[in-house]
Amino acid sequence: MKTLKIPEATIIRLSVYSRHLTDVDRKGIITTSSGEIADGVGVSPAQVRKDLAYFGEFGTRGVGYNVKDLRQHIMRILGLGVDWSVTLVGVGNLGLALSTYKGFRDRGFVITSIFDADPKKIGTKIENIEVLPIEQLETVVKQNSTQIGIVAVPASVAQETVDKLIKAGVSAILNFAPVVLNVPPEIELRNVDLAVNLEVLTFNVCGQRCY
Amino acid sequence: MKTLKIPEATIIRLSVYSRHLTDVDRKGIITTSSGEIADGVGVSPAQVRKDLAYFGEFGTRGVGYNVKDLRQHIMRILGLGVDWSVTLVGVGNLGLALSTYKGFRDRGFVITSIFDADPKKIGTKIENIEVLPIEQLETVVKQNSTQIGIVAVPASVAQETVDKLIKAGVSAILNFAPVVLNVPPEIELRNVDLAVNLEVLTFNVCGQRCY
DNA sequence: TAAGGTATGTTAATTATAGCACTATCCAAA
DNA sequence: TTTGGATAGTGCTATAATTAACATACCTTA
Repeated sequence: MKTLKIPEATIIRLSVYSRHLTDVDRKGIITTSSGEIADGVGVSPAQVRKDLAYFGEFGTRGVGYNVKDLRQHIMRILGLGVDWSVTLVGVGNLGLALSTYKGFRDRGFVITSIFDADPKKIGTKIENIEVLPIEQLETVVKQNSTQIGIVAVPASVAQETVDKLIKAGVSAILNFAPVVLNVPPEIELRNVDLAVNLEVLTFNVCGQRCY
Repeated sequence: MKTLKIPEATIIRLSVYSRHLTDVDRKGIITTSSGEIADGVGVSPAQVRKDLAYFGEFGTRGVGYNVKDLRQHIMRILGLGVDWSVTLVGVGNLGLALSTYKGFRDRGFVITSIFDADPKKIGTKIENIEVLPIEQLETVVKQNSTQIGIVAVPASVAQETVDKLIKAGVSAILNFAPVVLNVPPEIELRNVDLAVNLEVLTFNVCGQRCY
């Protein structure tokens, strides 16, 4: 298996497949097929097979896939074999929502530290984690060997926040601030922009007739 | 102007361009170029021009683009000329975060109603909007002619929630529940899955070497 | 008024992605 | 043991999207 380039769309779908397989597994189903997966997540069976083919052969021809096995394989592919230490910066409403979001923990993302700049928030506890002042970010993140940072601060301080995170040694950042951030190429960065999502909707609702 | 198909990636970028232009405009800058925009948002100049070319000619050759004009045009393209009425279903932590998110209001998305199933939450006020019982969703959404629904409910009730929204007449849905939803083709649906975003990060951090 | 510089709009080429059709393989039943 | 049915894996085709190159048009200045 060489490292040919994998489309990001494939990775996103793999993540959805694995979630689907978790559900299927809970129902006690042992075996499934590319067709069933496709139905379950709304893509074509060929797409499912193609996505999996990037990484190896996980099924049995004429039979299908073992649900538990395939799920396990995909989790491995996505790097979800072990827990990930995550730090959260910014405890506004969004940060609060993220800190209590169960979906992270379920998938192996463990928030190990939380930071904020507001003195009023420092010292408060969220899910048993104390909110620390931003000044301690570098030390604590280094101590924990935290690899992922979530940025939920106002846009105006987002860049300096990611700079601090990078200095502290994180290798991946999930950014919720609506700004374009500059990071060195070795840092993985993803942006979740809530307004952008709504705007794609309005464009489509207009039936592309508004302009 | 014919309706040739526009890539979704283009729409997402347009949204980012418009945000960038808003910033540039605030600085009092009158004129810009595809190169400057490209630098500002991290894409290639050719990409900027190509994206705009789908919708017409907004610049002056040899000169560039008038910042205010171009911004206005893109806003129109995205359907942001007028306010949109948005309803929010689910007032957990995430729903709360979304309801107070300033970025929506700034871009013309006005939350006009909020619903929840939990009796304890009903009657409370969020940003001057009373949380109503889910039973009133259809009536109220119809009254307001609300076109966009935001789903921030648990995954287990997400499908029935979108069914109610569609029955009430919304034409676009932004879903935060980590499930695959079934909607008729005329309904615009976008999913924001927070865990999926983290998993794309971990895959890339693993350098695609984990498997 | 003409020429040079510059940045757009557009066409062409390259690359990436998805879809399809075919082949190989396995299981079950006769 | 053989045959039929079913489904994964794969190479090819078609489509889409990005990048690059070019031609057009505009402003400025001499």
